[in-house]
Amino acid sequence: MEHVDRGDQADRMDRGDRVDRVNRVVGERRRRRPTKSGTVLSEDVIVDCAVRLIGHQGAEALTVRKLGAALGCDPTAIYRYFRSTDDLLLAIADFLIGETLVGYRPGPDWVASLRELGLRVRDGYLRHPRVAAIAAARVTRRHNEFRAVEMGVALLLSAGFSPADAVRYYRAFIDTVLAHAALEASYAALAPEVRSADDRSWEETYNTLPKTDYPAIGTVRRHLAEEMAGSPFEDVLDLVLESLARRV
Amino acid sequence: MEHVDRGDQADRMDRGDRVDRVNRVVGERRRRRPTKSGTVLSEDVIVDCAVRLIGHQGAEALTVRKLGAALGCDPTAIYRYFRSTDDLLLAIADFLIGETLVGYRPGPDWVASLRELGLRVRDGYLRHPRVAAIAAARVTRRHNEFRAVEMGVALLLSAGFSPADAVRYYRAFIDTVLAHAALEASYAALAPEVRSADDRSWEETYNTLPKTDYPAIGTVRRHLAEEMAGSPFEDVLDLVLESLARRV
DNA sequence: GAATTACGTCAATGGTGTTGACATAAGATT
DNA sequence: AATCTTATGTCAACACCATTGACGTAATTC
Repeated sequence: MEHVDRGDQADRMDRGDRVDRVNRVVGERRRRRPTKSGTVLSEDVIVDCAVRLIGHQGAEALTVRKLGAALGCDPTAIYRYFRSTDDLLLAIADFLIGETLVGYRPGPDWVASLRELGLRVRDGYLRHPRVAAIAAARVTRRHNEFRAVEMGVALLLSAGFSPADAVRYYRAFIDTVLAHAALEASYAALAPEVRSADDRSWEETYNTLPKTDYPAIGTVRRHLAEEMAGSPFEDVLDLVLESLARRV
Repeated sequence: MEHVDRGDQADRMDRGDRVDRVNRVVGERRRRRPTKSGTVLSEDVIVDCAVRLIGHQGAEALTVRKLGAALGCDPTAIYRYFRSTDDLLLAIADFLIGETLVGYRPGPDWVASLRELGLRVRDGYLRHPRVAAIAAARVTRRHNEFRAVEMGVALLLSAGFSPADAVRYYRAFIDTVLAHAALEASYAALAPEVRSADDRSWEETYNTLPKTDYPAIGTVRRHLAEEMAGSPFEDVLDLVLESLARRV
């Protein structure tokens, strides 16, 4: 499961004005002194390695020491590229956004376009559930996030919303997508045996609840396992978009 | 970085038959040897103190050392009552869930009732964001959640939905509430300086983006800070409930 | 070829959760 | 009342963690 090509690669080529953590222009070549073990560091290499590390070992494996070991460099070398681990986390989150946007182009139908954007973000998050669990709530202030905001707001403006409403409803939309994606991701990130135990408990525990104490649950009992097993994501997406379409 | 393993909460029990980490019934009196500073420890005392500590000093204050200092005991004394800090967090989460539903009674208006349920869950989570950020990740399928499911499904049934739809839309509703609450909570659980930096970014970073590259962002620029700063929770709640009311 | 400096390395600081040994007082047993 | 058990508070220690500052050294520049 390698994601060799980064989602933002195409975008990063065409601009010479990207600025790194110390406001130095990155367009110029950096001194790439090889580490003791021979690897050559860069922001991309570090982010890629971090994503793979998290995907393989879990979110708690994202420490400068372990990352340094995985990179084959001294842990503190990472601080030459990222101010702090939080800064690194934002870069990882932006990487994730970039990956979900690869190949996405909004169409003329703004509802359908937003719907696809939502589904894409969710798919991207589920592809890296453990990364998503820790990155979903952050504002990355990075290029790929700018792109996503730009596209979303443009769609709502094209729908006819006022600038104020376009921002407001973009926020409502994107937070809903991110929140559900994060919830699903954190669930997917659980250990398999825990997850299946949770699934079974919906069938088992809820089916054994006394009907006298829980009459409503008793009434819908037959549908619980079926409806609770899947994901409500698409339902929610449609519910929100449906209301938005009526409010325009 | 936080360790987020342990899916087993089988040891969390309801009041009567609560069992501690060495499977001893708590109902009987324990040896309550006073600490050096005179305070007498118990699970409840520790949980109460931890909740107050989080509320007063912020999210990062919940460390065994600080909690020990607040309790007036050696930090490691806490391990006599809780296997780990994660175990302690689950105990706090249990306390929190109970708190959320206290005094809630569904009324005749099912939309208004669901709305209040949603707001209550969110308020409860935001009151203790760090706990919520962890608790919402793993859905706790226990007594208080049964109560919430029963009330929610009953409301949707009373609205006229079929049993299958009542379950389906309850899931969509409650997941939306939980997901947004968790998102807000994990954001609120960030370090204060990180959070305010995220907030400022909407004014600062996004306002300086070139209008040629980001025309839509340029158009809505004046509204960004205002609309992105607050929470979209109530908007989303209303959007979802609005669609539900139309589908009944 | 010399000068500059970016960046990889190392050592050190002060935080964290957690464990095991130990002492002692609370409660049980007599 | 005396004795025994053992629960539990304390202490020291361990293994981590993020982050900082000093220091060479090699890569780029001039």
